[in-house]
Amino acid sequence: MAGRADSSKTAESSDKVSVICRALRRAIIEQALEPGAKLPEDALGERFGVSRTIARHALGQLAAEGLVELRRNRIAVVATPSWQEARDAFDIRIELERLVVRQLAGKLTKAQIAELNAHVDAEDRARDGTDAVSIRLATEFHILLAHMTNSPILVRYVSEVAYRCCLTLSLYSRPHSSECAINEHRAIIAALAKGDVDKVMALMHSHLDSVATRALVAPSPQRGRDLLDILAPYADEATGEKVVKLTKAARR
Amino acid sequence: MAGRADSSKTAESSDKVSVICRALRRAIIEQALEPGAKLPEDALGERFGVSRTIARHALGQLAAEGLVELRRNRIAVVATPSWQEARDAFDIRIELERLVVRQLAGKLTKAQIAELNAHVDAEDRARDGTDAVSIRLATEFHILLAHMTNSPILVRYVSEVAYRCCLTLSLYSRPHSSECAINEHRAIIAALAKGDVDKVMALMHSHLDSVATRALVAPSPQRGRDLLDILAPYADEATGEKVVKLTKAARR
DNA sequence: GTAGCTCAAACTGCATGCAATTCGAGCGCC
DNA sequence: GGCGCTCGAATTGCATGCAGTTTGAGCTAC
Repeated sequence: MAGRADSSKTAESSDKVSVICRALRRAIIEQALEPGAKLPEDALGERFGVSRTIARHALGQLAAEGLVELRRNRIAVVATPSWQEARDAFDIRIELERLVVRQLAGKLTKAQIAELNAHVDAEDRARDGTDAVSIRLATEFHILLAHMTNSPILVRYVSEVAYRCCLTLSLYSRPHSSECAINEHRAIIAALAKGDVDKVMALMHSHLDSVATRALVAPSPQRGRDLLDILAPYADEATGEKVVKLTKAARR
Repeated sequence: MAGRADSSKTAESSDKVSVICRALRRAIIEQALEPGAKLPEDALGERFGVSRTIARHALGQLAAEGLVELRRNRIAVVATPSWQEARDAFDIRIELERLVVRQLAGKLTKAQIAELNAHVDAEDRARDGTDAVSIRLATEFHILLAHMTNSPILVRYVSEVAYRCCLTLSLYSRPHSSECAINEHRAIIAALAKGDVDKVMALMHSHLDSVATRALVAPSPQRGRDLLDILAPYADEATGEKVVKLTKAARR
């Protein structure tokens, strides 16, 4: 483990761009910006005190991470992953995080274990707060683990895919229940400290899998990608007043 | 498998930027641009008939993929992964590609199997050509597999990490031997067609692992990240004429 | 001949400006 | 009242320009 460089930032070019990226990333995963929210370059630039050029660059980076959708000549929007993409993201995440804990099991210092425990404590305290903050903290626990591998590539991929999953959670799982997740985090820390590779990998697997299935109970066409898809089943009953109202409300 | 969108391009915003990205990506993995090669924005812009703004944006994307290193106020250079980063990339790649074949085993259409075989045939024909082309084709085989999962996220990650590994190969393994790889590819196709999940996962694992170990035989300080490191052992013998010549030659 | 210094050229960081495209409010038609 | 159309405002795509930083070639001193 010794001898590994600590080059924390993988890309994140210049300061101004990365500041905007971080801010937007956080806003997105805390649901301050919902999926589908518009992100005009002008507005971003003005808000962060930079030119459009920089805001544009930041949007490009976030698009590369899958948090933002960029279509030519159109306003950038916060990504709205489909149900299938969400499931794929979780599948990938499971494999990546199993790799993380495999590398980490039995190799954590006491200081690192303390840091992990402190983080989970913070998660615990945040249970009273908003769901958004709980979700963010839970996600950051996983990213913290990834950091401890000292593998910049792994950190990047785990972060990215975790953020994507975060986005999904905010889309598909309305009543988020993070209580159980906290206990699962504690169990993972314990198994890591004990150095039981197989057990910690299994724990991580089931943890993530249960988060995924809690969220993605069913293909859930509600809240799906496209309004038209949502309304398709109603189309048969034609001109129902409710349907019309819905389109108007949603269009705004 | 049905019902999955075919949205091939994940980010790759506007045309001009993505054209440059693709060109550079290919140049890098074919070693036309060696690790460490300078990539000035002006020159790129001029070469591709666009402004610096666009070239810059493209470099940003490639940096996000890990193919390019971007340091503030400095000329962008083709990334030079450390040995440890290379090993990490392969570890991640193994997990991701095991996931690919797990999803694919027994689910490929005849047309897809034919496509895969055709690709391997192309690899076979390319054995006479340059190493660079062989490496590229071998890499593209894996990306082709990823595409068949119809999972854009998986495609993106596999592509990225495969390109990174390509870069590594060009750094650390001078005499590339791709002959065996071709047979391994054929074996994987066969196992996929047969639908033997466990076998194909094991095959993919050993295939990638052997590629990695063939390349990364030892931490190999030669050809490493920094000239100074390479020369350190020679420093003791002081003022040897040879050493001086080396520095001059490399500096150009 | 070597080491250190200086300064101009090269390059990046960023903002601004213009053309092309999209968006959406308002208007006429059914 | 609802639907489609049209045109101005909003927005993106991209190039260019200016300021600050790095680079390295040439010069000087030893």
